[in-house]
Amino acid sequence: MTEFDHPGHTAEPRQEPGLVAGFDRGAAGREVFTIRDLTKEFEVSARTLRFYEEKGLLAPRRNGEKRLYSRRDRARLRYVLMGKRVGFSLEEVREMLDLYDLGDGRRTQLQVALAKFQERAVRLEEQRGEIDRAIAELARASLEIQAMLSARANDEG
Amino acid sequence: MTEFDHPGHTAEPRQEPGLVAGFDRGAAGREVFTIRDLTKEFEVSARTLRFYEEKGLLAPRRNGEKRLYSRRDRARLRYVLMGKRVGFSLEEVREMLDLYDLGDGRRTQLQVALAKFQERAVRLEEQRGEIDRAIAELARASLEIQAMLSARANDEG
DNA sequence: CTAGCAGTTTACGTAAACGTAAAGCCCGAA
DNA sequence: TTCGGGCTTTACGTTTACGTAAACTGCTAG
Repeated sequence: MTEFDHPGHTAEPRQEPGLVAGFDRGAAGREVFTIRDLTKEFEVSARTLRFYEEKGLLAPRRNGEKRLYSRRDRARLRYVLMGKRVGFSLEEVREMLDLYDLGDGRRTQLQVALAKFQERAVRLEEQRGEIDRAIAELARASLEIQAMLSARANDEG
Repeated sequence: MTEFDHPGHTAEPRQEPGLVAGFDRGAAGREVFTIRDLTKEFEVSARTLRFYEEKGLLAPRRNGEKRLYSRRDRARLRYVLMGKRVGFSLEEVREMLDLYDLGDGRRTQLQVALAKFQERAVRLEEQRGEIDRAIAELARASLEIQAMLSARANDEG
């Protein structure tokens, strides 16, 4: 269990925002956010946000000591969380974000991201295959056990 | 990635033995095995076997310093590896093996194992659901990106 | 006798994503 | 003024399943 665990709130049916926020509905047109704002909006801990910053995923400005997150930071966070949901490591996400920052008109980066997404989808389908095989193996084992049980049902009662 | 990674040999089509070995075809009716025998037969490292012993999963006898594995040890190893494949932790496997060792006619243990197997299968199906959702999310994101790309295809030329 | 190989033990290292103190700063309320 | 929050930093702890290095013993071939 790593990739698809959401330790906190056990997968509630929250609307998971896409890459592009329609018109930022939700946090009505704010320009700047505190760490609390983001922890509440995205249900992540403050520790997590600082950790992401430490890893180069976010880079909020400061008001003295306090962190001030821009809408860009917020969009990046959204991207990070989406990446996590689909099984990218934070490192992979960071690479994509870094690429995006390089500029180049964004065309190349979009294509790179697209390719990564599709690779990831392939990998996920493989994982699904492995899970299917595991389920099948469990079913076989269960049958074996049931057979053993019914074999003993006679000579034991 | 944890549960379904087979770092070594990348999922070759080897025949994965069930819980009960038909008539021990393979290692023709041997009674005792060296650590090398088992590493080759099951494609695990010697380190792994010692680690499993350290964790109470195996308990081979000794010939001086050297480990001597019985057929029972070998069957337990088979069980451990099967358990791993379907996503049990070594700790969970150990608990099941310990239960089995308690005796009690084995009926209860078989039922316990059966229950755990079925729970595990349910959990695996949940994971598969999460993977399906992740795949869908990737597909959506890919579409978004393609849209952005084709939107830029014009004004960039 | 000497390599060399197989085996052993002990014990630290690794990866991932944070959790959890510990300790201190700053601000508003009572 | 003191207390409680909320924020900050630093840094060690957690989990799982081994990998890997170091240092030693014992056996066999040459």
